[in-house]
Amino acid sequence: MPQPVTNTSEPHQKRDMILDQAIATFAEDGFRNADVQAIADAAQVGKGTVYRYFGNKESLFWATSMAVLQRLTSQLMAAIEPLQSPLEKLRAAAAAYAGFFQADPRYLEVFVQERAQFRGRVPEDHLNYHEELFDRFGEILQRGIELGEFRDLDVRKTLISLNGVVYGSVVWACYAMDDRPLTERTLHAVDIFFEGIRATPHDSDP
Amino acid sequence: MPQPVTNTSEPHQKRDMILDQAIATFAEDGFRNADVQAIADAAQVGKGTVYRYFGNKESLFWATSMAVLQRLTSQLMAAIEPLQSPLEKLRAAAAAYAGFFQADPRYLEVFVQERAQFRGRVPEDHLNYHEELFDRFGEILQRGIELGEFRDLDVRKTLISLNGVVYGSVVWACYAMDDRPLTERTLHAVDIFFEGIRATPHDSDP
Amino acid sequence: MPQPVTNTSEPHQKRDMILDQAIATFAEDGFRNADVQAIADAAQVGKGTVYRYFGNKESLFWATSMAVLQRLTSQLMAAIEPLQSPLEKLRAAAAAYAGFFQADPRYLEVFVQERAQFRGRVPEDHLNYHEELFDRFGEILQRGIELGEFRDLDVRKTLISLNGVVYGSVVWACYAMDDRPLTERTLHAVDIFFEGIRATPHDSDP
Amino acid sequence: MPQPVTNTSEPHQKRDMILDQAIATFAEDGFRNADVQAIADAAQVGKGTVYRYFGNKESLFWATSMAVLQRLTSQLMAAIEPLQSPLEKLRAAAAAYAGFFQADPRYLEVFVQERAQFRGRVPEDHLNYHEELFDRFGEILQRGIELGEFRDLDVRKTLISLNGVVYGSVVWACYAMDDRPLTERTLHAVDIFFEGIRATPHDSDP
DNA sequence: AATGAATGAGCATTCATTCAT
DNA sequence: TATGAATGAATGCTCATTCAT
Repeated sequence: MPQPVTNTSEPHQKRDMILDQAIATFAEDGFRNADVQAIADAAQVGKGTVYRYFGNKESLFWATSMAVLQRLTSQLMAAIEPLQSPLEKLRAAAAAYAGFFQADPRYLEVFVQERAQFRGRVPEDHLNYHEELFDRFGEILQRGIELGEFRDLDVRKTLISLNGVVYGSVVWACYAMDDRPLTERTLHAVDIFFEGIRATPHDSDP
Repeated sequence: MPQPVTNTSEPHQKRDMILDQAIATFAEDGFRNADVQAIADAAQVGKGTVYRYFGNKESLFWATSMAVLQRLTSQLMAAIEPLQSPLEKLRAAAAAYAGFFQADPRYLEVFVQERAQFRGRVPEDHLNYHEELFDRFGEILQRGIELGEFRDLDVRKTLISLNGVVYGSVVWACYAMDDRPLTERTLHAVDIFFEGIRATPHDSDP
Repeated sequence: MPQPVTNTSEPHQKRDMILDQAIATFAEDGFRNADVQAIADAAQVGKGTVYRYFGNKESLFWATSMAVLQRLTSQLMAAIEPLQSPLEKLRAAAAAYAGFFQADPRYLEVFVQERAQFRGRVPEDHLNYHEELFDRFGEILQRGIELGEFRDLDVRKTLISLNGVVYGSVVWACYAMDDRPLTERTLHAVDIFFEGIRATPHDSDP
Repeated sequence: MPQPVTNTSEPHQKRDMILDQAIATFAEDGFRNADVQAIADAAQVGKGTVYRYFGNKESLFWATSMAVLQRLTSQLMAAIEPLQSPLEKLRAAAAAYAGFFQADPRYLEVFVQERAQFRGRVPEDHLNYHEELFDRFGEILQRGIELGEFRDLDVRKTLISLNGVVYGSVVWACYAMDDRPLTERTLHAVDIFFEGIRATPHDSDP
């Protein structure tokens, strides 16, 4: 299920093996409980190799987190690319976001671990990556406003709220006493949210 | 039902001291990093006493988590009690939820730790407590529908979505590159959500 | 052979056990090679107990070193106490010094390890202890001068030199291609040194 | 016999680079703490090259130790060569010995490490080298006796004692609470020692 | 009941050595 | 010949839990 991030050929073979197993292990056991030896074993390399590549456990975790973020991003981009309507794009992104974590819940746990262990203390490059992603969706939302799909609202604030909806839906899912698939549940929330920011009321009957 | 943890009667004096310090320590260090000795020291009791009261670290954590949940609940109830309108009640609850964590972010970290360490594997009584709380708000939402404040929607699904909005807003706050207070940020999201489920469009001008 | 430092009764039972074994282990393997687990095993306590008593490996070493220093000091004091002549006292001290390390060469290795691992970076209390000891012998030497046993020389400089003679003789002994016992070898050097500082030439024949 | 290590011919270029850096690293960190990788890096060669040249860490250390010994020897020889009087030669040797270590204390640390790590277990060739050196000074001392500069004493025993004086003075220097330069301190001790073995009392006034 | 000393399994990290290229 | 990637044994230190007092 997990696919190597970017390696097209050999050079990153080992690094990616380790990263894949790190995702699995961190997700399964949590950052603090995860045993680097277990990751090394699963990746079929020596423990020293893990340290050679990543320096220490925390750096390994951040690399893991970034790998997940990149995989997520590429799914999101693939999902929105073919669509025209900003609203459709955002909705598809939300679905892809949920679908990504539904397909491999291990990814979600990595995100949760990041939040739990490091709160907001994220490395510089992660912050930049997030910001960039945010901007990308900000432009889409902006275009949606210009096209009259959305009301004239504060883009950044709205995006933050939207992000909260999706994030909350996905992260909280483990508690949900509800048997709908994650994607469906997330879309339910997102659709209501979109209804709240549409320019024209959804069902205006004569 | 939700009873304040910090009661004044003697019998639970020590238990409460421990719980208070456990909240602080678990919040500060995370479940796994937290040292039971540190909790005992902070609570000014012997380590053995902590074990006598709570059995083991995990049980202590669940007791901690429940204490937070109870405090949160009592705040929520106090916030909605004086209001009449179901919509106002729900909105006030959201504000109280955010306000609770804004006032003491340590509480939030306990929730985050619970999610991170135990995923959905929550003890029976916690589940019941959640479910009960959920029902309570379900009734409010139901009444809102009956009173015509909300469209005729699926109560449970909507509540799950609403919960996601609030939870996501609060948990994700540590990343938010945004200087609004948590309460404001949360209300922004919640208001949009409510807009999406209102019976009458908010500002329908002729 | 190694005798507990000062414990007259029970209270320091474990601490002394650990210290005794630490001497043996540090002497045998060197500071860096010594395994704290091995010390714990030899002392028949858990590894955690070693850390409980001494905090970390380096502190354990300094405690070990101090224990040796104290045992040495008590031997020296016992050796000089009954004598009157300052020269005799100093000579007896040198003999006791050599005898101490000859009787248990493990003590010597602890000293050597201290020198090798930490060069001059000795904890405050060790320095004070050394200084105090130095002063004590300084007084003896001073008295020897006053009594006319020694020439009128610089006490501190002479003491430093004498110390070098004894220290060098003992530490270097492991290389000595010579089968005399350490005490004899040391006294040989010391006697020449004393000859060099005597007020009256040793064998003045008519 | 003592050949300078740092020769200019190419063939041993790398070997010498490694040796130079090994001295620095072993002196700085001690044998056990020294990282072969660090030596390789400092010498600008691959780690494998260090092993190719020296086999293992211990052998590298012995080569290092021998290099220091050779440098020391050549300094000693240069110092005594121009002098005639055996006493002067021995005194000059002591001064050169101290001067050697004063000029580069790293050399001293290598000696100390050797003593600490390996006690007397020195490789055959080192022993021979020492013995040879010892014999050389033994001849000088013998000549001194014949020339009437020294009393008629046991050459070997005296040399062992003298060696102890110099060694002790130099090795113990790091503790000396005394601001004299090492050379001066050493000569102070040595002069007293010589006074103790002179044939004629130093200052016999009429 | 309350305590805290004792324990040892657990784990991050280092580094000497090997060996394929 | 030179290299440095890979390895895994070794080891300092932590901390949940127990239990004698």
